[in-house]
Amino acid sequence: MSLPDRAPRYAGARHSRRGRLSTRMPAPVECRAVPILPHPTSDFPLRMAKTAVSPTRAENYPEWYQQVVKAADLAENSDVRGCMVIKPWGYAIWEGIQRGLDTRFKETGHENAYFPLFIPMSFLEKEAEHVEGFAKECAVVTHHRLEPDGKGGLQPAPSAKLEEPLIVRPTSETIIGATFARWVQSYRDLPILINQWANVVRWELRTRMFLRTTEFLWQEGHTVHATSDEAVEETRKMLDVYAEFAENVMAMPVIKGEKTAGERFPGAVATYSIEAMMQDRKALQAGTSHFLGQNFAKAQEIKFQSQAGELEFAWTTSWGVSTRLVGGLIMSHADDDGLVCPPRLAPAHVVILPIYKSDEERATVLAYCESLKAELATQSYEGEAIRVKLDDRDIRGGDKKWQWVKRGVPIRVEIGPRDVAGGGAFVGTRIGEKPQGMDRAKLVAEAPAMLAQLQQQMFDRAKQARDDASVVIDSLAEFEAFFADGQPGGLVYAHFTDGPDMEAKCKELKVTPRCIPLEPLLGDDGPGKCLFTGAKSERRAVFARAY
RNA sequence: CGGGCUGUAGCUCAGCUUGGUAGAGCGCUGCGUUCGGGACGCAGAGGCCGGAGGUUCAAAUCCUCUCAGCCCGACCA
Repeated sequence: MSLPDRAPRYAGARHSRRGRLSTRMPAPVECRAVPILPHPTSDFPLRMAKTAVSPTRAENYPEWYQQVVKAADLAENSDVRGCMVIKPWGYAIWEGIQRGLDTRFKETGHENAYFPLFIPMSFLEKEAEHVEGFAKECAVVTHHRLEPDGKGGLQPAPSAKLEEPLIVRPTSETIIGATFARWVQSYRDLPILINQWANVVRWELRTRMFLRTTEFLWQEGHTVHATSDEAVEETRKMLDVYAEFAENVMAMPVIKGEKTAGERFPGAVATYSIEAMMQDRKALQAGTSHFLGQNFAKAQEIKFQSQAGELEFAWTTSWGVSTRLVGGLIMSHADDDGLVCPPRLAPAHVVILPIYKSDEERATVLAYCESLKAELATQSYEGEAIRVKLDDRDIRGGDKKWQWVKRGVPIRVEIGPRDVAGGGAFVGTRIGEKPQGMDRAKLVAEAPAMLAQLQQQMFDRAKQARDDASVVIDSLAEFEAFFADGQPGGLVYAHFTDGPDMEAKCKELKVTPRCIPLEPLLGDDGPGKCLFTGAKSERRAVFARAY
């Protein structure tokens, strides 16, 4: 209708950032220096700049993480215990991850399919280790109908009890394996290269947004091969796909490696993972790829007749990444002002924020913004049109700007009457230098390069932080000192023997062997002596506290 | 499942020890002043104080039971 409602409106002050936080924040003395990535945009140490997220990383890292999830509008807790609602901005990031990976899966010959959410309980029982690993955390469906309980509520109808309970998939090896058993008869049917995008449920006791929730979204690849070599190759190939994606798209440096026996997927012969280091120097397993050998094939009778006419068990693999990657993204890049999106994954590359006072100004500024938006969208970045968002919502300018900072949009462009008059734009990047005025044509021309530079900066920054926190250690005393309470921690490369001695010591120090790197990363990769037993050791493993 | 703790307005909480039918800040709505900015003033909407029972003339406040959630541990993408 009339325009008044388009004019900026104003609400009360917003000083209070207290609340429960304040009581949970550690007292100053306890604020031992948690080493955090340098934050190029902060004015520290001249004055304590006001941060958009509180507490800061240094003050209380776990709480900071939660606040970033909230501030960036990524997700919120739901009415269901342990389950989260992924909000549009968070889901858009997940969609970006899906898109990037899905393309790569297709390029490596995989096809998507979909398997049931429910798995007959008996299926899980077939592979002994698998049962062991998952039985404790399964949601079980026992009835198929509700009825009034006579007290105004509902109850599962006793008459509708299932003969065999169904479990909600914690992972789908069993049901997919059973299906594959039907699909595979001849060596000519192989390989089978399938992926599914799905939700899974693991009834974890403690949950954290994105990092560990009861229900989560993921992708699980399942393949069947005629030979062990081929299956191993597939396992490693998909690990490479994950690593390439993590580093190039998410700007998250990762270490590719094999898991020790204790960390292996239940039922796998070998598990490989990509491990990333978060800003609090804890490791995050960001993706896994399993060589399942013939374990599942035998349990589920995935057999084929070979070229020679012999009946053989097939070799299978499985591999997956989950919405946990979003958590990794946050903890790799976010700062005390909220999320920082790597451009290749950012739901919006550029956000345009119009600034005006009167309706008259609004008209001219908006027209200018619209044309700038269109012009920017003609530019391409990474083979696609630059994603531009024009935020014309009727809320306070400062508020609006900070919302986008907190959401981590790589480039912000503020357009006011002065810019319109001078053919310019006021441009700020999420990390890097202070915002500055810029010629409009220059902005359009340089936008792709700016995005590319931000992407690179983010990777370099994360890698630098990881490398700075990585050490080679050759004595148990040093190892213990490194992980002693109050120490900052990090990634330790050390010789080891997989076994009870190592596991006991790690447990004591709350450390885990993250993986045995496939490639020497700190140069020193020769044989040595196990820290825990003194035995001869061929390889080093990476040890760290982990999520 | 052990050990701590919390349930009061949309959010974060105060009030409870010393019972007398409900408060703050933010958010929200309206008007105004501001504004290249996370501003301010005024006015307003919004709660049967987790649930059930008990004590009492009177319960958010005391007692009992119950439900739910959080944190710390053991387990995990």
